[in-house]
Amino acid sequence: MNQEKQNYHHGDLRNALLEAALKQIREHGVEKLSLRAVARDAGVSQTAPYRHFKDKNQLLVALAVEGYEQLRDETQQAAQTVPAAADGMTSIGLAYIDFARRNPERYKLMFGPIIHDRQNYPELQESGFNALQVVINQAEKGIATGEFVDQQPFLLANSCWAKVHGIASLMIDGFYDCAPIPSIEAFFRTLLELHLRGLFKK
Amino acid sequence: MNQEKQNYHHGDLRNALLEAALKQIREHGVEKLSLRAVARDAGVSQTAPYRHFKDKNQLLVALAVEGYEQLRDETQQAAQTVPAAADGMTSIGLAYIDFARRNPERYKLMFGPIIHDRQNYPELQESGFNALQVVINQAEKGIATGEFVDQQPFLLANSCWAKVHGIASLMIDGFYDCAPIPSIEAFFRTLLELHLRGLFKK
DNA sequence: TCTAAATGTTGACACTGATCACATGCTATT
DNA sequence: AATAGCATGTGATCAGTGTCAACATTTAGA
Repeated sequence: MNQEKQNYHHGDLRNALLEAALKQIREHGVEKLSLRAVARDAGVSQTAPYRHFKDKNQLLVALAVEGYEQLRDETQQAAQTVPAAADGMTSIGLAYIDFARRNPERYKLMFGPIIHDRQNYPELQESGFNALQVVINQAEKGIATGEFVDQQPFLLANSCWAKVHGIASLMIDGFYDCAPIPSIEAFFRTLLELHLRGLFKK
Repeated sequence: MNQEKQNYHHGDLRNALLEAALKQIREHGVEKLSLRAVARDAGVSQTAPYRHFKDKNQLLVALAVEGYEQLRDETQQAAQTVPAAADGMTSIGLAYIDFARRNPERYKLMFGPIIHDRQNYPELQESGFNALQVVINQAEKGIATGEFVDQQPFLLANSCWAKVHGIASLMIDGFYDCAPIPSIEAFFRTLLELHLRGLFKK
């Protein structure tokens, strides 16, 4: 299957298309992704992608699912490097934000309103929940060690998730670009610590 | 200017286009907004909008700016109804989330990756910061009354903002739709209180 | 009043997502 | 080994889109 010459059959077009699409959104932004451009980039006719994806939306879904899996892996690894549950949660948060920073376009795809009818794609919901599960586990750990308040893990996890997602979104949208922030990393870390400690005095 | 018959000149086409666009995104979602459909809806030729907006993106920007102003007004009003700073912050958060709930498509437009080159539109940044200013003011108030920790108001405000924005985004994206949540309002309120108190025990 | 600017129209171009019938090459059964 | 069937890729085509240039009409200011 590894001849130099182009065969009529590509061999692994599905993956080639996903890679090409990823390259395209990195270079030109996710909102201007064109299925035809993806096909061109993969060196294939404009209708070939339809043999592997029902429509453009389904290609985007596949790309988002990949992203959720990657996000889950990276946050999971971040959690494992730290013993204390609270520090692990911060570590997860920083890894999450770092993922968003390194993959802004894919992040937009995962959480933005680009994919239509999300509820029609169970694999999307599932991989999203798998990523959330890392945070839920960490919340459970923190509750078990007595570090966190005795609330439902799902609730604590959503609190953390919403916070880091909000930070990541605002960052990507450029809300922090022209703000008076000396070190963006320190800024993020402070925001996360603030989330653990709360806003109330004492 | 109020004849029944259609004049050659519309009279207030700019506003009519904005209204039509708002109606369109409410009905069909912001990502499928078509400038031509907007023009049709306003009863005008497909290129007429270009006399009032440089391109489609600029119409979206105008729509987003309107949204930021509305969001600022509603949160400001919510803050004024409550005496204590902390309660006011919760009130702001709930108003923010409520705005997102009532105007999901516009919210996507304001914070999602639909508008290109946000940094090229100073009025967008400005109206966004004006909306944030409400939260900064409330943070200052809370610091002054001694309710909140003695940190920079900008930092506290961003902490709150990120949290509610995260909640609103995840809600709109349907992340809470199939979660085991009895009352969504209570869920939001708990998340906001958790943000004030922090996750740490005691 | 006359002219210039503002506003709306027509027709066109290049591009997109999608579908159709058709061509090609792989693979499994005989 | 031959071939039938199927998965995969192609070309032509359609409707819809953003945008532009050239033209038409109305309004407003000298």
